[in-house]
Amino acid sequence: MATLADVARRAGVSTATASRIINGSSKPVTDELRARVLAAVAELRYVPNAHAQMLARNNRNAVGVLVHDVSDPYFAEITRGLQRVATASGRLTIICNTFREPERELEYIDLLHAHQVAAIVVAGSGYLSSDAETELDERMLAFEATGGRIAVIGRHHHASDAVLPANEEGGYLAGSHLFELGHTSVGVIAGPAALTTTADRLAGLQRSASAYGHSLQVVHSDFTRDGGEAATASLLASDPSVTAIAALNDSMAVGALAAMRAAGRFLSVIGFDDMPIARDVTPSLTSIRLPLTSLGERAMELALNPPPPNTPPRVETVPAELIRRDSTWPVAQRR
Amino acid sequence: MATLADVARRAGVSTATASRIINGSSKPVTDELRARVLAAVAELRYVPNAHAQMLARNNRNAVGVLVHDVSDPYFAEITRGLQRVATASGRLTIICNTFREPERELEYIDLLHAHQVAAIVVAGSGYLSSDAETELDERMLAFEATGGRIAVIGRHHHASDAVLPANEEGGYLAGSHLFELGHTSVGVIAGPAALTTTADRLAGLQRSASAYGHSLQVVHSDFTRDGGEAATASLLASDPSVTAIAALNDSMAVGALAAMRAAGRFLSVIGFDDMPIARDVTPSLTSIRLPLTSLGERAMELALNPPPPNTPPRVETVPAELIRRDSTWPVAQRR
DNA sequence: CGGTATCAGGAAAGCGCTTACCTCAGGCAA
DNA sequence: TTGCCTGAGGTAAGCGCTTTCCTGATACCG
Repeated sequence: MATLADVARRAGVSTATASRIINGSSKPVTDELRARVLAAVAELRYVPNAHAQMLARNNRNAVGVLVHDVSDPYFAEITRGLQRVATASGRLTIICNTFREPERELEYIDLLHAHQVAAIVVAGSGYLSSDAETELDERMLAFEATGGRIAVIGRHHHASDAVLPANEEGGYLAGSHLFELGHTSVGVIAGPAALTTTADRLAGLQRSASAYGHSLQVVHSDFTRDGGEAATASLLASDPSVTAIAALNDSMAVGALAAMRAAGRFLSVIGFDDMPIARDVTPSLTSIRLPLTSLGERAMELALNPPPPNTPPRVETVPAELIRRDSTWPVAQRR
Repeated sequence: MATLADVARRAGVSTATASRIINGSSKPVTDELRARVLAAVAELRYVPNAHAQMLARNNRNAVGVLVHDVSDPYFAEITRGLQRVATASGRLTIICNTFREPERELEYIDLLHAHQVAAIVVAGSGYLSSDAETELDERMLAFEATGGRIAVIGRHHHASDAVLPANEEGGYLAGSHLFELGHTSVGVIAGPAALTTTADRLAGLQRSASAYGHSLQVVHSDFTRDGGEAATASLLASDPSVTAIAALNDSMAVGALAAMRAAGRFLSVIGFDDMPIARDVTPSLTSIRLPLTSLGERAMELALNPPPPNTPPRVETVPAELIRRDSTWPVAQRR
């Protein structure tokens, strides 16, 4: 492995000069030496050791991102936004999949801390139980104490800059949409009860139910296509009066569609997040749109641009919007 | 930022002892000191500086992955496999999105090289033109010269361990399936012509066309849903005799379905890759399955376990398989 | 009791860089 | 000519760790 010293030796200069030339330092150097050094770099295929640079420069340039799973379209969209901003400011993004295991989250926070990242963006949902979050909070504080920045997406225990999707409002929009269509018996297929995302979306749905004077049948399952399928199947089996289903994300909604095809019963379904696939399933999915990519962008901006000192954390909310498609219709209308 | 020296000072020991205790070295240490050091670690919330460790230990523990875009389901699946194996062997995975820009690929290879990763897995398709690949090859050689390992997925110019999806065979299966159903005028919506993936799948399709004595209408576009939609629209408009469409990946196939809905004409469609969504669109998509996750696993295994020295690169092929669903039917049968 | 093996712990030499500071020449004004 | 800048380059001190080698103390042997 060629080192700076090798390059310097080959070019017949000191490592200081070589370093300055390679990094384009402002210190003036004669063209003669510059050429010799660059030639040596090329001949030796020299690539600087990033770790040595980090150590010597003591600046942080990478950023870390904690997501449940990048291959989940929800996080894929968010990550796209995060990366766009990070890359635009010349930073390497390290993506970590936590798979919603609190253990792994802790590990990754420490790992990113150890790697001296400039900032960490936590994109996964928070947990309701503060037990699970306390330890996480500690680690984050330790990270921040060393000058690291943290931004979270969604409701978390940790007090830092945050971008909050309007989950409650979105739930309210979803419920209201169904009730306006005349549905009175609505089933909800929800994600894990422990997540704040689930809780908030559900709360919005409950609020609309109260407003319209109806009640909800809630079944919890995984935030996945298969989770949605299973939850829908059980709902269909247990309560024949349900005429509409609100899914707390689009993956579950897609599963609901599959369960209904299997059962030969077709109820109105509304999803949540408005994933790209929503318009391509049949019927195309009515959903609550969250601008996920820009949400990611915003979170990374907050993370990279610290607020003035001694200011409270900044909290921004991004709005939810109803996107009507073909999967919801008036209750009177048979399909 | 607490350093090892701070911990050592606080515990009243040398940094050597502190380091040994923290890393669980085999060197014996009295319980007394051990307790003091661990207490200091906890009080100071000490997290070792990973860069300093890398430098001092001179071992490589992270691995890098180059993909076109993790949020593309094709790469998301592969990445899942790559990560599973990397994580199982205790390695951090650094995912880099190249967005198919050769420039960015070069940059990332160097960046990963600089970060002293143990291995790089290149998961994106290769390019047909060797111009584009020559420079890449150089950088890879430079990386390998320093002891780094490389494995590629798909056909690339670089001579390293490789996992090859059976693209040609899959193309042949797809074409044969359509011709067996009696189609004689088949349109192909293909990805960018510069990619080896496109070329290979197309070659298989051509082989089947020759075998059955038919010809193909090929339209190139992006490997995306919208690319597929556009290509299909133009195919539909330009050649009314086409009765079946072969898409070179599932995203394009989904776009084809959309274009057909828009045009009110429903032709048989076969996809490629068998993404999870294939079974959830309507009609459910006949596709060529590639075991993407295990393909990723295999590639990472090759990358992490070097072959015996002076052996030719290992090349493994993973088979393609036809998955019949509802989007293809005999030509005689009207829909 | 001297000599040696054993053991816990520390001193210090790097790992590959960056950069503050120093040196040495040459150029200028007085 | 002397004195002093200025510019080009080198010297060397770290950055935060790991690890080799060394030290000093204790235990054990004949």
